[in-house]
Amino acid sequence: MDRRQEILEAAAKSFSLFGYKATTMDQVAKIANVGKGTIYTFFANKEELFNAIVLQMVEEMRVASDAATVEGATFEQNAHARLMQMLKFRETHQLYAKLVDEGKELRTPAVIEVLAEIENEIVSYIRAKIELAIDKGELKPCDSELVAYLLFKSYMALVVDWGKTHENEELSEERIAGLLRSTIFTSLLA
Amino acid sequence: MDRRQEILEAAAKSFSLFGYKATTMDQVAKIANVGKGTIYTFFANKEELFNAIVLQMVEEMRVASDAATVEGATFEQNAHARLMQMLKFRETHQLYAKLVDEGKELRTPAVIEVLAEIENEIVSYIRAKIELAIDKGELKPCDSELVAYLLFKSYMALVVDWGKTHENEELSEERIAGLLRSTIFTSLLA
DNA sequence: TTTTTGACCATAAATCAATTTTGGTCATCC
DNA sequence: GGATGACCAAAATTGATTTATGGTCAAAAA
Repeated sequence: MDRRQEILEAAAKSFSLFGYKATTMDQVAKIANVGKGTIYTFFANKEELFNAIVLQMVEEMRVASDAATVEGATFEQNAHARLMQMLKFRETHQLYAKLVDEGKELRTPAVIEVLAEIENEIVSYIRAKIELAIDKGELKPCDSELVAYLLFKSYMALVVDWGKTHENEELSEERIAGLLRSTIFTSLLA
Repeated sequence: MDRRQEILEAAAKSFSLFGYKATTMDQVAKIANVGKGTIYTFFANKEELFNAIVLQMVEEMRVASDAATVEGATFEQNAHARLMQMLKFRETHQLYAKLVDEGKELRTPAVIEVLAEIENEIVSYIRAKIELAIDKGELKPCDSELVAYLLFKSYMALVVDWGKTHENEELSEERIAGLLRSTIFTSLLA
């Protein structure tokens, strides 16, 4: 059996179940059926092990997001589907949800750091899609970095933040799509 | 001398200097040259006193924002000027800045609550301006509640959040204005 | 030799009792 | 009869003590 793989699986399970802070290296070793020292032959420290797990998750999320795209659909349709998919992943995926919670409640620095990296990753991903669409002539040239950032922040605001200030009155997906169609998306078209 | 006014001024000073939690009623009484009991003849408790101070500040901010508008300028120009003014107020005004910091660092519930109310107030203010512009035929009809929310969140993202993930690389006001002109603002025009 | 291991250590975190502070009250005083 | 500050219960702080944890390394296993 691949010891490194065993450790990764054990760590993924523990981080997903208990979060970063409440996961101890002893615990990971026990779950992986491995001596604690063994972990340190593969990963320099707890944080590196954590980063490896999160990297896996980001890859999963990229796959899930790509799977939400429809060949031949407009940029708007696919961008919407992908962003909604990633935000759903954010609150559905056990590890991601746990980390968001831990970042907010405990403010574990390693978690806050990693969450920021994930968001950077998402924005870069969106940006790449925008540049692709520009190259295909579907969108007109724009400040892709800022537009990607604005799109991500807009979706976060409408899907995640809105509910926090407007007691349990979540915005319907159609209302969100309608708003963004009539503001940002339309003006991006070539 | 108006005792109520003395108390308000003392409280404003103390909240601005030390924040909500670190301001004690004894301290306010001392600054106001008043017995502690006197405060409670005007304000039911510390939180109500706090709310009164914050209400004053919101009014100040509204005045400052209105002062940033230019008669005869376009909706976009005035909206931009007003939003930038409010965000500047947010980090310039001693009390507001203190509260933002205390909300983030100490998570004092009363402070978090009040910050949410302030943001609601700002969004309502923006919304009213949008509806005015629609009535004047300058903007086409839209979901003013959501558009106001989106505008506020976009400015917060670009002015406040961006700097946090992009080390001290603050966005230039021109780049922000350019982005929003070419996305949201243009599509709102009648 | 090379890899794995868990007892071991320094440090960080959790506990908890004692102490101090603070929001709010109310009998007294001016 | 409005203002006051000594007073109180409850909450927060402190600090000494205990416990838990990340990381190491000499020794065992492979």
